[in-house]
Amino acid sequence: MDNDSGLARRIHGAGRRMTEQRRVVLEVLASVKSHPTAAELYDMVRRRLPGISPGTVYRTLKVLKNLGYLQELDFGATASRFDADVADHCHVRCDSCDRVDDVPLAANPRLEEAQRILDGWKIEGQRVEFHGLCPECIGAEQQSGQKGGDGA
Amino acid sequence: MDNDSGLARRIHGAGRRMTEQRRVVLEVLASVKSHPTAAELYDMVRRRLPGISPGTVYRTLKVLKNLGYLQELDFGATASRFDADVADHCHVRCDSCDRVDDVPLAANPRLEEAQRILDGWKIEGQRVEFHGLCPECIGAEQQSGQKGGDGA
DNA sequence: CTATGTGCAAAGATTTTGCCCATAT
DNA sequence: ATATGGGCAAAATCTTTGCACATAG
Repeated sequence: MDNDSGLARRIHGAGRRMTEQRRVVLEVLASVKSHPTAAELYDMVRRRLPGISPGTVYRTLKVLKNLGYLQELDFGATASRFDADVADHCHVRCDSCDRVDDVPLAANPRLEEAQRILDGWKIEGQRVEFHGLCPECIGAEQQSGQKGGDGA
Repeated sequence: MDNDSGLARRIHGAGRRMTEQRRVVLEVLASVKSHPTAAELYDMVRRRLPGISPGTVYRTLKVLKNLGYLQELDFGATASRFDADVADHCHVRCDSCDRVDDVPLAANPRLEEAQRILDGWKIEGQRVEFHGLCPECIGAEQQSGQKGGDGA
């Protein structure tokens, strides 16, 4: 295809190799409108690359995500977090240390707007999560001169 | 212990028992401003109830969440999902079948607003996720007469 | 040629579940 | 008394990692 010309260039530019596995993973992900999990993606990719391993898919997804070629929903969440405050508010997650804080800002329900678009759905709520670097991690980064490449 | 009067009543009203484990889990969660994972919560709760088991904490969290006493961040995410579309858009997740669709609606960056509030943080982005019931699950629910109690 | 990536398999981490006993109601 | 919940431990998932070999550049 031709939509990987830029991809190959940028992967190379980032000091990474453009392998068939990576190209196919991205092609397959881009070809579906569902939002597959890594396991689902592994099954899909395996049809084209029977020998690929799950570990490669996970590693590839991480690489492509860091390069900005895809986004991970539920970003950074290896485990669910809980909040006894059920009032309408947002959260911030630190990309580096994974800490989660409250944001005293209503989710500003655009529920009606979404409901109008999502014909046939019954929308019950929404969640808004910001992400970035927390004060502590900003300090730590500046002191140790890290550039924030791969996150935590 | 009088701050659980309403809790006990409502848990009872939902046909559920008010046990010490459940009360302590909620009290501990409500007493911290962090947003602990189930494992972290288990450690905290264990200081007060040395005999509690992880399974109980997980089950309790699910019950309390269904009763609306707490919210789960990264809700319903047992596995990460990926999206090759990195443009600014939102997602909807079905509470019942876990399917995730795109919502052609910009996240409407209130990033500046959040950045103003979150002094010291460096906000990089945000994520907006709606949730509810998808058309298929609404149909299935009506046909089988389910009341949507515990979700899928 | 050499740094990087892959396959494989084992290890980690998180969450769920079955079974039997305990207990709230 | 009895339905519901808890403890325990095994299992099911999901994800990461070390190592030896393969390969893109």
